[in-house]
Amino acid sequence: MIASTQTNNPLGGDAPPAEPPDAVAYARAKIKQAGLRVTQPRLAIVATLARCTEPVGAEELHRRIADGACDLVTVYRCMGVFEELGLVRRAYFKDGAASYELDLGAPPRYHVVCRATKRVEELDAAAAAEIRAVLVSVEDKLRARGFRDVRHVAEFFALAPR
Amino acid sequence: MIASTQTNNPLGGDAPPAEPPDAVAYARAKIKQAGLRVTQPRLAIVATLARCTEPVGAEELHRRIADGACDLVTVYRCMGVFEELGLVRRAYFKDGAASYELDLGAPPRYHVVCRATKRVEELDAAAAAEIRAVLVSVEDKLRARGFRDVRHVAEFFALAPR
DNA sequence: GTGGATGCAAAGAATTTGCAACCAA
DNA sequence: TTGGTTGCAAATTCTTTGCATCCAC
Repeated sequence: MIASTQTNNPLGGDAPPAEPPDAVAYARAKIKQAGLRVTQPRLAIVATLARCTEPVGAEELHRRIADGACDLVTVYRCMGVFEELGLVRRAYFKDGAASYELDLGAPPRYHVVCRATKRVEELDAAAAAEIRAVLVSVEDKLRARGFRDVRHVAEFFALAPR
Repeated sequence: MIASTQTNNPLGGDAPPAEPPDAVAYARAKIKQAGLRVTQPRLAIVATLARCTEPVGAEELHRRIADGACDLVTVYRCMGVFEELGLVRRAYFKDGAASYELDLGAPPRYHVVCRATKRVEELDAAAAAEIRAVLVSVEDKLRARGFRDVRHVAEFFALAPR
């Protein structure tokens, strides 16, 4: 499902290259299926989000969207809608500001956030797998107790080397 | 200092009455040891925090402190100082607002937050131990890579039963 | 006595809400 | 056509900052 043809790794500036059409198609389906409308701003947001390699804040996401294709308020509103659709995940590391990332069905990822530089680094697959295994088992226990729609977040904070 | 002979259970359903004098003593030591001043507001804040069974937001913490013993701004400032001292931990579940809890050296706890009611429930010891084991091992790997002062957070979100 | 700490007011940042115009179905 | 969406402005909420006063050491 997730882009499998990406070869670049921009970050920092937005040096954006090819754009995974899969994400947009997936989103379009989810939105329609929910009886909501597929609009230009929504597509632009999803496409932009699909090009981000790490969670981004509303403000930054808005900045990255091609020339004012939509208002910041719309970004906030869409994030709310998309989150309910299970199309994006919201996290709260980096100060108290929310960060969003597309949820294309793949298992959640985990990150280390540098408290000094605010830089975010994704954990390697091995560590992620270990973490996921345990957290998912706990989620299952909660579901067994009647909790529904269970999700989790796990993040690490530290002072990065150098 | 603050009442030490409590027997009632005011406030939104917290069970515990008596107040652990240890927390205040521990805090007093940490503050002094850092060359900072042990003030009345700081003691009141720590004592209040010690009576909370779950993380509380700044606003609520302020509300719980015995009759305006200190200003809300002071609560914020103290949380900042205490966090640096490693005396409190800050978390960001419940919307984007920060929640704080005392850090008396005991291992961190984990919670399930109901997205509907915002109610927070602590996970049982067994689950917590499992989670802790894995996350600590990942922390160790990060330390081995040069990361310093590594910490983690892990929380679950769901719709509580009933 | 003196510098760190506090209170009060005001500033800031992040996110939400009101409402008329707009466009996807 | 028509109700979901959007934009712009204004309002909220949470948190931080400025500054004169105050108190812990």
